Amino acid sequence: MAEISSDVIRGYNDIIILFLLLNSPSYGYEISKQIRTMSEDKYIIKETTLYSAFTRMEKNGFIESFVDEDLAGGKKRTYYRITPVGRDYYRAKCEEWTLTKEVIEKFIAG
Amino acid sequence: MAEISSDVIRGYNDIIILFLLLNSPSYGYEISKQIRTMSEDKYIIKETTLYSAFTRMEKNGFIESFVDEDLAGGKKRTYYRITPVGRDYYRAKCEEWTLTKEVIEKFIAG
DNA sequence: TATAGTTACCACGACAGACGTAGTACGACA
DNA sequence: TGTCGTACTACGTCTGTCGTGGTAACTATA
Repeated sequence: MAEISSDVIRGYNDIIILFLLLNSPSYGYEISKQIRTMSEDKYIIKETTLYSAFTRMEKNGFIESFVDEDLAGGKKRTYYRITPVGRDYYRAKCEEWTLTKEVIEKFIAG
Repeated sequence: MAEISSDVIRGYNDIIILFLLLNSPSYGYEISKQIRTMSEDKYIIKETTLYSAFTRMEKNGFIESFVDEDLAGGKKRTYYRITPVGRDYYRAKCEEWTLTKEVIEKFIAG
């Protein structure tokens, strides 16, 4: 079976992550599992890709982080929440996707 | 209007170019114009992107070049021809596109 | 008791495709 | 004379992805 290459997905990791934050905050490990489940194991995001996307998107103001320090065993977990700016960015990217898809499909045979 | 970003198209320039070589050899300037026309001005490939794609794909064995030295005014023009390996690569990338599109659309709202 | 697996991250550096800037050179046209 | 179109090329920068490796606590299995 064909596999999804990083060059192909590049630029979409941001909107995949933002989609999963639309309804409620979440954290890295959970998002990673959701991507895997929702894509039916077709796309498994690399941990480094995911966490560097968090850092970048927080810097860009698309998401905000907060830490849950009260987990069992004294563990911490960093949650991310989408901002209004992030929602705008997500919407714009969805429109861009529609346009891009139309363009690319002109060059796809069959 | 939304514009196509480089990150989004990244990884597809190769198949866009290969598509335009499927039926006959062509050269940089012509391919650049064809992309623009076929996409109805929605995607205008950068010259540096196009010519570096030629170099890379020739190195990978997807295309072969030959020079037409008999143009008016003593000018030269470098043509590119798709190889059987390039055709296989193109086909594989089209399949990958179908899969990728399905995955991404699970994360697109509306 | 040992050890492998799951959860939940982070740091560092490398890589490759896309792009910005700039330059070459010829012909046509105003 | 100067701009536009044709047809490239060189050089360096940027950025998202990924490989490698590390930390640390709990949980199931042998």
